[in-house]
Amino acid sequence: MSKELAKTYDPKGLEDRLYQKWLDKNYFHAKVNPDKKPFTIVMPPPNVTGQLHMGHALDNTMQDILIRFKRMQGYEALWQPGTDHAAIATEVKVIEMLKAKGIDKDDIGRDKFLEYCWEWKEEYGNRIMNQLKKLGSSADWERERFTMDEGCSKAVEDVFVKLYDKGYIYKGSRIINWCPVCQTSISDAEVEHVDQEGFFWHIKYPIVGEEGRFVEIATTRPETLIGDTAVAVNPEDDRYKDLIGKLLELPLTGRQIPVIADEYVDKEFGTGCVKITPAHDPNDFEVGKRHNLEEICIMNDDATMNDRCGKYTGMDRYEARKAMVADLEALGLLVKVVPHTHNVGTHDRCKATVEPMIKPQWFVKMEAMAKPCVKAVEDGSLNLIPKRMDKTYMNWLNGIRDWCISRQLWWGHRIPAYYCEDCGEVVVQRGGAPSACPKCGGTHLTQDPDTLDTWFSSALWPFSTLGWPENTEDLKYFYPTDVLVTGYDIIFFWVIRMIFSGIEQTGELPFHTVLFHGLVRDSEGRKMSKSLGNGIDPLEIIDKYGADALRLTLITGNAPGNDMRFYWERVEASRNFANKVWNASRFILMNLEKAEVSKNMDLSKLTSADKWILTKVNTLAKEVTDNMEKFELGIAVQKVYDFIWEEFCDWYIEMVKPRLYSEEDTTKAAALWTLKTVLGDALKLLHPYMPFITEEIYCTLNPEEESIMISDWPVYQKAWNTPEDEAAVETIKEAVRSIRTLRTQMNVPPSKKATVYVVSEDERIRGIFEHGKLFFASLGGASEVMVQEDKSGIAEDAVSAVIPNANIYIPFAELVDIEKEMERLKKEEDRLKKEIARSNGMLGNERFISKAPAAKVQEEKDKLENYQQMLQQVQERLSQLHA
RNA sequence: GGGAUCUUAGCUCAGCUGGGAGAGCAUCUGCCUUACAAGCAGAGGGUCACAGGUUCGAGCCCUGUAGGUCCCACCA
Repeated sequence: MSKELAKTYDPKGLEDRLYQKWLDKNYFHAKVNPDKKPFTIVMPPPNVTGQLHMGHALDNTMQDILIRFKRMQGYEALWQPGTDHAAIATEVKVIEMLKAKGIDKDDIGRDKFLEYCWEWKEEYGNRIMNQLKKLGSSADWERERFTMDEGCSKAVEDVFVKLYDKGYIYKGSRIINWCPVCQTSISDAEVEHVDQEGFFWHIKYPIVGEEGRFVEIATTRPETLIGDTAVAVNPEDDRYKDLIGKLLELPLTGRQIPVIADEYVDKEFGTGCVKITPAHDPNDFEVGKRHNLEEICIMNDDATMNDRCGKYTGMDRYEARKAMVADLEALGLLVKVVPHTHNVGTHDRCKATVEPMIKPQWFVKMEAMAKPCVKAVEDGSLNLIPKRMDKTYMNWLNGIRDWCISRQLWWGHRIPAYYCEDCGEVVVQRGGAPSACPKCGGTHLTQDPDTLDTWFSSALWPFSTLGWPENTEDLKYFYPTDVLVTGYDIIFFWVIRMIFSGIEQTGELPFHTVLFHGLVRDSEGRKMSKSLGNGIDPLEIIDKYGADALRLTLITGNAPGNDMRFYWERVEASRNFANKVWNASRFILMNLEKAEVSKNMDLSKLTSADKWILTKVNTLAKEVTDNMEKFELGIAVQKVYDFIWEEFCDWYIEMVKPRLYSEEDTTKAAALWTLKTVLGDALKLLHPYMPFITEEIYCTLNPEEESIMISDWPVYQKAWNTPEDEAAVETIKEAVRSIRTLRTQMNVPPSKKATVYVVSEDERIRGIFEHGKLFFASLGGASEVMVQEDKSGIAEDAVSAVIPNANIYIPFAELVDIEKEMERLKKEEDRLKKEIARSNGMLGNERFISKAPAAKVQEEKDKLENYQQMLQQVQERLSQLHA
């Protein structure tokens, strides 16, 4: 800030300059320090393909707030950043990019393709990190990692081999979710179930040897008929009991399939007869296993019909459906078609309808590893915020199925399994292919072509980034980490997988708290998405309003785990607050320039108002700290906001103006000292939320200090004021409010000055009103304020105002509307009566008193007494006016 | 089908273990008062979805109803 201070706060330029300063000073870097306690957060690694969006902005703002807070509290705060290779997401992008160049993935081969991927990563991997810096993120960039860098890859291989040796990883031919567009298997978590309008086709299967008798089945997928290997009925279904064991003729194929009995069939649903296609339906697969049915795969990887489908071969699955239904109809086997809405699994990334297929894939056995995850939440060692996430978490774990981890992709960690071409032996080991087969000695070994699910490596993120599997100093010091901040939408993908991986690999929970946030939606509550074009670019907001305004907007008015809607108006409100802070500081700095503030303040010179605001900011420090420790970031900053705007600016600064403007005021130095002290503390409390503006002001306010980032977090110490000080300030506040009310009622035009007499024997009150002219001028209207020492001579031609304790008088002649005043007093009386009745009821209750803290009861009692007194006075006033 | 969650001012939402109905924006009134018009002072506006229950006292706890959102789930 220069001497000529800008009238409005302009974050442009300032933010980049300060960020560079922090980098230069190396404030973000954390290292092993035995004198300090560590506090660690690992950043959820954004995809290398990524572009900063609102979700990142929210997620990283929350983390930065916690890290800056802990750093100021004296912790060695590490925020570990990095990026994720995002297997499928990146591969799809690279394929697209190549396609635009006329290059096909399969033509160039694996190695060349991976070269392109790495190029892509080099080009775009840093983009999002640089965007995070614009937000003010104080991550330790020196430690930036990548899920496919050497160390992380080593960790992945290590975990894979360990789990394989333990029998937790196995390869098996099972039914998996196949994406025909991406041409890879996907895990259950990647399948999104979507309601789709479809039909129920009722089809007749002739019974062998019983001319004219049929079994009627109902299916939503007639094209899978060719893969049918049975028809199932419920064993208790009397309608079909006689059919069990009989053979049916499978239409269009000439094959014969049996009727079997299985509990899985619901008698009430459909016709009660279910076609069983083990190769293309997960349930049917299970039924098939129970009855030893053949599994007939009828589709190619791109979901066209394969060569087992006769005339339908080569058709797309939907084309085949049409053709087969037509053929069945021609054969007279189609009974009816009923509209039916059903749930279809789609790939969450490309939205293609998933095709269940039987394929050899790698799986992680989940049952044993899920158990300690459940226990961690049950015994409280793992804390999910908000609490309701517990249920979601438990439900998933209790019904968990094995995790399909192999992907038919090239970009990712290749599975460290090697097959001997001579004897078929499988070798799983670290450090590349074995030179010879341990079983037959053959030297022709090939590596499994598949790569791992991208979440396999991110599951290790909290410890792989710290050097695991080596037992590094960093790992010993910073692990386990403290808090994980992430969106609730990846609890299954990532959070749970980190938890069981952490427990399994390191024997410890990777973090003790998970702080979930919601989605940032548009102003109509829709998800922000590229296809809708309703996304708002955080960088655009930063450019227009500053990073501080964006951060404040994202953090306020929102409870943990709840979605929020984005409104430009809210950013404006945040920007306005930044401006308010700026101007209050500008005012204080202007006054400080005129007079020197001594470091050794004579505390006896502090007035009631000074002590009052000092106590307030002190209490604020405690409240903010408490809320931040409970991760109530929004509540904490709301308190700072209210304090700065309402208490500090609207009351305290207005109150001290007369003292500052007076040349001979003996308490001027105290006022300046208090302004500086309170502003300093308030800035510190605000700093985690609004790092840039607070740094700029703080350093101007305290030129001898290097940065607010490394200043000490304010701690609650003591109350500065006495109850009398507090009472004096409250009295004045009430008195001023009364004067405002009266002025409004009197409808005094701005040009006309009203005279207000303040009569008080209380020095504290007189002190504050001494230069009351200025005081009131700033509060609207230009009132003259006279301070009198005794009330004789005033009372006769003045009317006592609403707060009798304060002895505020306004000449009777200026009270133009007595009717209005009467009405108001009556209302006031009613309110007080109600209040007293309520308080009486409450205080008369033994149970309330017995369980309530004594201080609270006393407070209520005092309040009641006060009200009763006031009521009495109001009544007196009323009778006076009547007379 | 199971579960979670929401319903509070015109709009978007806070309201932590039951004890004075709140904020921002919007609206209206009056103010360019020497930090700030991105501001100041004030005003209006709510049966806290509905119906019961527990309690001296319910936005908050319990039961039910209606509507919305989301997650999970194999109903062919």
